[in-house]
Amino acid sequence: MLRNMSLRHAALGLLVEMDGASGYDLLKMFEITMGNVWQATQSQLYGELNKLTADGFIEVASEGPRGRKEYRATDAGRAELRRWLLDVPPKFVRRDEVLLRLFFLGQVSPDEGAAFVREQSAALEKRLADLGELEGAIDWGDENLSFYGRLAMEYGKRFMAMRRDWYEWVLEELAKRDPKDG
Amino acid sequence: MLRNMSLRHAALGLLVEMDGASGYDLLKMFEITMGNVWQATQSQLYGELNKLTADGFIEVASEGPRGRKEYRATDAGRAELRRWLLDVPPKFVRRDEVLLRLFFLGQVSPDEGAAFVREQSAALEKRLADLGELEGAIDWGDENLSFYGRLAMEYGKRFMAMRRDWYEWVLEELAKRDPKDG
DNA sequence: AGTTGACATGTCAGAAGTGGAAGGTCTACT
DNA sequence: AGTAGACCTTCCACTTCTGACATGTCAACT
Repeated sequence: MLRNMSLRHAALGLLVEMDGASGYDLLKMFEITMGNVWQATQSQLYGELNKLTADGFIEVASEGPRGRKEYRATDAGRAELRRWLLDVPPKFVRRDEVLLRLFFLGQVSPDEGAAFVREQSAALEKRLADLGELEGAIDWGDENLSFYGRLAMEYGKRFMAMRRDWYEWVLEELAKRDPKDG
Repeated sequence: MLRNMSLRHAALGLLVEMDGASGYDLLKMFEITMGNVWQATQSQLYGELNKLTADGFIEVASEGPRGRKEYRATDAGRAELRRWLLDVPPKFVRRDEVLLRLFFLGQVSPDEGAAFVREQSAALEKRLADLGELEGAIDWGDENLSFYGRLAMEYGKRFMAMRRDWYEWVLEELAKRDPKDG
């Protein structure tokens, strides 16, 4: 049975990079470094950490105050990460809710439809601007997570710009199809 | 409780557009028209059709051979689709397995990492070419699904091209960081 | 008459993901 | 001494999704 279990590898990978962290640390790391790549809820993460421990991929290195458990990747865990990186083909899950809506946009009036598209475009423009600010505020070091984090951020920027441009193009197509003054 | 349940609306939307179809028909429609927007497994779809029926959003219009049930959207269903399109804010689920891997690419050797990126880039190039062929082969009419399907396909093309370009950029960044001959 | 293959639906176990409640500890400030 | 707030983990109920397996009909071909 070939399963994917990406959260598992996301957690494992972060642990390897961080060289020791608690669930709490990881949760924040998820938010900070991989916010637009992968999300994890608290219940999912803690559960996965227990499973990873049971499978011998990570271990509790030490216990701190407040019940804190500092996890560390084992050799088996590092090997598993490598295996996943190189030998498991990535799975594309294409699920885009906005695009899904677009498919059925013919069900509302042209004006309502165009308004929807304009809204999405504007939302992207805004997020793009926010991202630009954020980028300027970050001190990009040369550690792995920073380096790859910067690549991911560039991806995010290009992705948003591409969608914004596509939305604008869609508006033109909509206008062509339903000319206000024919 | 605000749930999203996009599969439900994808099915409902397709039914509205198609004006009557069986689960089997829908399954194929999903593949053909929304392959790179939303995927549905057979078990999920049939289950959802039953739930939609129970909720009064669709109904069995007629039964054909081989137990075929031809579904049709009800007025309540059409209203629900409209509501979802206009009033339910789209949810962004950002989960990109390829990007996730990129994050941990520092764990393998520079050569292995570059090879991975090049592979992904080439795969996209290929898919882009396939899509181009497919596009030429389709007879794009003016019905809703065709019109919006064409928009979605353009999205797919731009998305792939954007990723391919980004991968190439990543390769340059990787080379800068680990110069072969320094 | 037999077989292949498209048509058509249903069910089930288990994995993955969501959202929230609950319970507790330590630090710093008032 | 009190309390707010950050820190930290566990558990639970529920929904969604996946991947099989099971079951059968009908049309076309050999």
